[in-house]
Amino acid sequence: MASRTNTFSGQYQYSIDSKGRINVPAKFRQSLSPDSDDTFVITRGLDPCLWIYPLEEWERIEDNLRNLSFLRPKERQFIRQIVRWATPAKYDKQGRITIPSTLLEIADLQDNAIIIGYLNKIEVWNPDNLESEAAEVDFSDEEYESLATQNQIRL
Amino acid sequence: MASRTNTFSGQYQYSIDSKGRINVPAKFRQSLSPDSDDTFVITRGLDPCLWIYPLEEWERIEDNLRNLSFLRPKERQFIRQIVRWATPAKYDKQGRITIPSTLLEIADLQDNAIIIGYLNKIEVWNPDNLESEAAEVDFSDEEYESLATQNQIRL
DNA sequence: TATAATTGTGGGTAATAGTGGGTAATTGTC
DNA sequence: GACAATTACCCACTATTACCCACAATTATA
Repeated sequence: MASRTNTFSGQYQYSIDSKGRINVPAKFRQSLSPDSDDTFVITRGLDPCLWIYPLEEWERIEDNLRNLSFLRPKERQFIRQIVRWATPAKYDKQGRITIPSTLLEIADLQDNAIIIGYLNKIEVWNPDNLESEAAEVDFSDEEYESLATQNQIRL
Repeated sequence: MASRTNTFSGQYQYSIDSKGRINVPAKFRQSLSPDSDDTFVITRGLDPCLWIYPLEEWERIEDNLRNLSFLRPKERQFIRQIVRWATPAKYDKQGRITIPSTLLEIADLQDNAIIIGYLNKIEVWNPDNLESEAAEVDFSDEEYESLATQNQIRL
């Protein structure tokens, strides 16, 4: 059974300085790299944001990718699209991380960012993009009701 | 259990100079030749790119090839197709490698290249070719969703 | 409420990473 | 053996990153 130690939630806003550094919420630091060597993995999210995984969580994903066959073009491509954005990183003495410029562009990050705890990972959003994504959602929609029901989500 | 020391990920862009030299990402150098003699193996990829293996990883592949029978024409051919592109190489004092002209042509490499960490190896791509390959991928595609589901890849 | 500890932000400097080119050594060819 | 072509080795320069220190703001503690 999966342990519940590394679960993230909550939302925080931080500035991104001229060197591409952003603070990690103090509450997340322990869960993000429990093994005290301060390492974790930043990568591209499926939505227009970044995802940050604890190292062991990312290794779990990599292990599954290794089971795919390198002989099938589709599977090679699938692996590549996931792995090529993943960058191991550490925080500095102040608990900040430096986000690679490639990833800054991809997530459209400039001066500020919103950090969201998202169960097994952390999300980093451009505040505007997060808002517009949220605006698309309509929770009165039947689609959402059925999603909740099917998955027995009783709020 | 396989060790996790030699796992590659992330994407970097570098120039290829007039001598066919290209830089190896500093983050990869240690994993690429842990035994401090700076040796590794460059070869042709199955996609239109080059693959670079740590020496021991390549030796593992060679060991498997040795188990094939030299008596069967098909197997002789199979071995030949894999082995004949593999070139041992070292980096220079600055951490660059000189790519043989044959392999430069095969991977269609000119002025710039993108280097991708790909689990047990490194890929070297012509930026344009990589982009067109990537354009084929759509993670909302049913094919990819089923790939992820079947292999229990939970991002 | 005062004080101490932690958290978040900014910036300077040293070290490392990346790029280009010259020259010597090696290789292959005639 | 002489020559050209290629490769290996060395040095120099620039850009980027890592590391360090300082300080304000917030939170915890007495």
